[in-house]
Amino acid sequence: MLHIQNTLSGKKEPFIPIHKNKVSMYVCGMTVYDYCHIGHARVLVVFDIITRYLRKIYGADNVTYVRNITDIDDKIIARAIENGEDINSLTQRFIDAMHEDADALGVKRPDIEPRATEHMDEILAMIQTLMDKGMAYQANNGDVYYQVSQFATYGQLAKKNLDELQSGSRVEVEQAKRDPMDFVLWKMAKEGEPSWDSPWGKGRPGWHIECSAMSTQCLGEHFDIHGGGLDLKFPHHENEIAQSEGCTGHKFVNYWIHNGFVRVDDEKMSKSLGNFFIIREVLQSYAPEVIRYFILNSHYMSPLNYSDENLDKAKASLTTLYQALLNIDDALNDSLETPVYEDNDYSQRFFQAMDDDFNTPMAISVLFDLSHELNRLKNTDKKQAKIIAQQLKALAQLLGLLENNAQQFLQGNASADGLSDDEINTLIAQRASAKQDKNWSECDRIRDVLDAEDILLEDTPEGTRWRRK
RNA sequence: GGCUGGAUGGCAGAAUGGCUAUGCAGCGGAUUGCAAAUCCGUGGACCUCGGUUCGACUCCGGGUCCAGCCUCCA
Repeated sequence: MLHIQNTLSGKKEPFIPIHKNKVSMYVCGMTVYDYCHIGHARVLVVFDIITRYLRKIYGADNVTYVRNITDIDDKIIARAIENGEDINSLTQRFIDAMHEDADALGVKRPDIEPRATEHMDEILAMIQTLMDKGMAYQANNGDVYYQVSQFATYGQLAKKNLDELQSGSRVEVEQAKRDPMDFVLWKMAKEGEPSWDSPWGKGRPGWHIECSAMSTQCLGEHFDIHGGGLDLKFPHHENEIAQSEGCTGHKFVNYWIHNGFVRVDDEKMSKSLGNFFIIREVLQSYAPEVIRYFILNSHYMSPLNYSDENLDKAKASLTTLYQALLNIDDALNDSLETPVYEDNDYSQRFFQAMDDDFNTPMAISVLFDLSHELNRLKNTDKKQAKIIAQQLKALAQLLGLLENNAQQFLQGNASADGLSDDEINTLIAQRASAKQDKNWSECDRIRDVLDAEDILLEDTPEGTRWRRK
């Protein structure tokens, strides 16, 4: 049975959906004013495999995955002004870029991808409800604030109480607020800013309310899982709870899942620190699957240290797995439409690992065990080897790994200044004839030439094969 | 200051009250013209101090150090 570490309770709990065999999950997505970095890649990949696994358990059609897009906020406005660019063209540009990055990483699209600007009605209705209930007020600067003191359990997610928060607060307090912790629901538009009509004047939504409104709109007032990066736990998710439960008077979300940070030199990768690596830049040097493996080789809650060294290791590990699938996986691709997992020790251990709060490092270790088994069988029992290869691919597929053709992954793509596949094959052919003549020095010379181009040769009984380092 | 979480072998990274994680790198052997790949084998760890226990890396308590949150951030 699947267990999930629930941020709300701080405990690992058995996962029981609200509606039998139906799962609803909302994940906070991107604010689209810049390219996605590796931290974003982690959220994308982590919740991708969570969704894949939930679909495996509950059936593909019984999981609804919603990931929103924040397409209106202060930073977007600031960036648009900076670029001298229309807001809509800016956000659309980065939405497209995000989709490209996610697709490259093998992240499947969510079922619903709501945008804040397309849900103004729901946002306004929610603020109105909070006003009617006396949980929100319009301050004399025109902004509408949520009155945190009206929500008794505020701080339940972040495990904080109001006194601690106030005493430690370093933020400059907006004078108009009744209480420093109150947060904005509706922000008055300044001259020239994009705005929407509201009962309180022209303005735009605060950051937190959009997620309450969109999740409720897409999944209802009470749903199963809400996820996002750890940095959203407070205040964003805390505020979502306050807004949603303040409105409905009942439970909002049962399970909160937060993935850990990506670090650089033991420091959190973040936009404000400027120490972030853009996905598309990393993709210049590493195959997307290498990034995916790198992310999944740690538990989603652990800190993940970004470095070339660690990406190189991820690549080496992945190479080992693909090496096992060489010359065997071509015949398998058709059958992956309806994966067969085989009921044996391997799949049991794999599923046990995944059931234990999505323990992907342990699940991956099973893939290596399978690859060793496969290598042994390849020479002794071709039929059984095929079954194991099939299983390896089927299980890996749940992690979005080993979905490429082995030879294609290992040979990679020719770099602009590197040798083409044809040139490589020509040299290998020359070497083959030298080999027939037992001209070993010529053989070694050609191999060295290729090695200098980062092409690695492997002589096998079936002939010479090659891969790019 | 308050609150979270963490400290595992050369590196990355899991589990577990007594039994091999796994990967990368290393070493020995098989294989190979030599390599590579693969297979077989192998060395190497549990921050510190106490406590509980027949037995603790694993549970409890103190300490040290690290990261994060309390402010926009996935």
